[in-house]
Amino acid sequence: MPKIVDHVQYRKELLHKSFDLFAEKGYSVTMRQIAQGLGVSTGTLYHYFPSKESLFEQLVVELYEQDILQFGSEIKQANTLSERIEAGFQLLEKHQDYFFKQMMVWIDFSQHQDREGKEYSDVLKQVEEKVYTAMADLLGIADRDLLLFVSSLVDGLIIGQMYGEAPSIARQGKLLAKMLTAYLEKEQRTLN
Amino acid sequence: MPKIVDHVQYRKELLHKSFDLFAEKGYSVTMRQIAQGLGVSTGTLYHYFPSKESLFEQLVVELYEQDILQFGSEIKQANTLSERIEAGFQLLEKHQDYFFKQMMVWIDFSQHQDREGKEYSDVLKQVEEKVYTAMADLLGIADRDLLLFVSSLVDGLIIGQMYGEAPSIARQGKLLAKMLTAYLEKEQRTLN
Amino acid sequence: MPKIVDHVQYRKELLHKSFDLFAEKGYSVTMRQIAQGLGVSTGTLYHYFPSKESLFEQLVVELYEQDILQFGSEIKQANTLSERIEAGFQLLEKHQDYFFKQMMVWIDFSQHQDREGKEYSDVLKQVEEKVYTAMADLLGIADRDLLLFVSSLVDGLIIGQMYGEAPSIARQGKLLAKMLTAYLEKEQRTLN
Amino acid sequence: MPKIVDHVQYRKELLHKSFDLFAEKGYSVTMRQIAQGLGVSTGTLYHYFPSKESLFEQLVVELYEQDILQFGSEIKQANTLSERIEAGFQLLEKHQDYFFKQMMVWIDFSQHQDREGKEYSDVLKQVEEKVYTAMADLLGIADRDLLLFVSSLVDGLIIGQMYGEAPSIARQGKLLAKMLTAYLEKEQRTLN
DNA sequence: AATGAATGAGAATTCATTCAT
DNA sequence: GATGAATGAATTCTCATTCAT
Repeated sequence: MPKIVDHVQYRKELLHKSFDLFAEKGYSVTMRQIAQGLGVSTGTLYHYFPSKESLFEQLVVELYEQDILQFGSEIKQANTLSERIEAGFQLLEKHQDYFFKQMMVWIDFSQHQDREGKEYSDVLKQVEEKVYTAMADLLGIADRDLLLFVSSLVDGLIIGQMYGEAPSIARQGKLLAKMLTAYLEKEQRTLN
Repeated sequence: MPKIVDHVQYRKELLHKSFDLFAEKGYSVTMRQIAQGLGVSTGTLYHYFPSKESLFEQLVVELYEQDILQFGSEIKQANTLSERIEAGFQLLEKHQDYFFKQMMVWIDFSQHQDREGKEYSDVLKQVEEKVYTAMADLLGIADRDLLLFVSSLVDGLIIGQMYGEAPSIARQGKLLAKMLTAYLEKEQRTLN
Repeated sequence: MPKIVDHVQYRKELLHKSFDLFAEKGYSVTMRQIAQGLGVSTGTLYHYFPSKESLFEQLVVELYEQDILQFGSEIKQANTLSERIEAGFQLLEKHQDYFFKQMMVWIDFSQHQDREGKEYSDVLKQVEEKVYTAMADLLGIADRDLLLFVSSLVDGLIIGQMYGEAPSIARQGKLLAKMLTAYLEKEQRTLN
Repeated sequence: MPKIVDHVQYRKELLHKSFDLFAEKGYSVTMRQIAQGLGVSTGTLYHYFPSKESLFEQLVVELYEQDILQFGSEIKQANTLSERIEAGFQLLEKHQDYFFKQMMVWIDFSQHQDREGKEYSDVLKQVEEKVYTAMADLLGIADRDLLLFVSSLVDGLIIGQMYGEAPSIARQGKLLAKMLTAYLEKEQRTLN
């Protein structure tokens, strides 16, 4: 009788465990280091993932799907746009380390794909689309430009941690909320 | 007398030529590839740069110093804050490929340093400070939060190119200009 | 189950096989040459030894431990000090090539460590202490100065092979035996 | 008019200056390091010495010729064999660092030659012969074996510095003097 | 005479992947 | 299913020597 193992389940477990390793070392962690970190042999790693690339890709997908869920449950409690934005940015600040790592992993992956001459991964495109849709939905912003504005600001703030001092993300959220309010009010007046 | 070569000048030349290589392959270009790309031997490369790290660092410095000058000459012609922001974002859009590459190079370097356990490079800190000061100066924005807001948005938009479709940076500039105007007007009213 | 290999055993085997290579070329044999000489790949070599330095160090330890055993079994048969010294020097002469190589390996290693700014290796210190203790024990000499005298002479004779003509080590042993005898007799008389 | 330079003289000067560099790093100092240390260019170095090997060889010759002179002037003042030996060993101890370096340089060179498959250098043989003759002359020892005995002991004591603690060379000299005296007296008695 | 830029072969070491067990 | 030994090409960096100036 073979060991009873839920292949799919075990794969996910390995994936989650490997996040920190990738976050810490980027795409350049060696398969040996990952194997060691997971407490399995390299052989086993290759048994579950056909290649390092595949492992990395699956990891990215996992991460973002999980995030969308987290943000959803956190933001939905707020009612006005301002409140939602502030709530979102607070969450962002709370886990800024994590989001930073995650973004770096994403960038690492994109760059790596790019360098291999590979097309921008379909899998990534889907993840990205989901994130975008979720944002629109959660913040209740339909305007594409506005959405891009907010998400760019978020990306920029996350990236900002790279430069020495960590910026106050929550304060930036409040600033954004005020600006948006002022902007939308003015637009409203103009239309009338 | 030795072969006549302006060491400093030639070094800069090599630096500029190597940008595309780093942009394309990231920090993982090999010294051999760089040497080949520059049409010199690896030995020569090491004659001018003590290590790959040093070469990379010097490259980053060069790039940003050059950029600050470019932005300076472009923006100073505009008068109002709105015009300046729009001018800046137009320049950003015009060379978005270049800025994207540049940011990726910066990120690559930071991550690499980080993984080596090295402190965030002093040289980089200086460059960063210069960029920040230049921004404050050119846009005439003194408020630290507002400055961070703008620069984060810019970073986010640049990074945004990573996701498939290139966003319209210029349009985002206009949006920012409007939002800022609305925000500042409202703040003004509030104070009175 | 993995390939069945006794890691420890195989490591020792590789070690012994590599002696001639180090003896012949000194610390400057390349890892490639060693790998080739051992009939394994460089990768495998690094699988067993984390670095060239480590390989070298382990080799030195192996060598001297082996030697102490050899000398022990050879000398213990003799009874008087004179006989023991002569027996020891005969063994020395018999394998003078080997001992020369070995000393060169030791010197090479020490110098190499020194140049790297490393402390005189603890491992080496231990080996050295063992050798010294073994000598004192085998020859039955307790006086530290006398022991140093004999061991220095031995070192000098071994080194002497470097200069063209190989000296007659056995004859020097006899000379030492005579001198020691004369010296000890005289000391004895003086004390009375 | 060319610079007036005594080629031979300048060569010697360079040679002496380069000793410390070789002593510190062994044969593996790079020609660049030497050039830098001497305050000349690599080109100039090659102008005076056809190769690294030649430079090294000439250095060894210089060193030993100088030493012979030093020992000569120091020892000649003593009259009896015992006194001469003690004087010699005192000098040895006084400059033990220097003699250690010097021996290491010699060994390095010999090994290097050996590995290149080159014959034991004629130049070295001559130096060696000179040293030997000088020793015989200074100590007034004609017996070849006895001479070898003393010189081996010296070599061994010098090498001994490699092992951690520096031995008391002077004390060993006294011991040697006593042993020699006892031995020679006994021989004398035997002959009568 | 003197310079130092240029070379390129070769060094130690790493790493994704395979495969016999 | 699981293991980890084995691979070898590729990486960064070094260095004696040459040669145009």
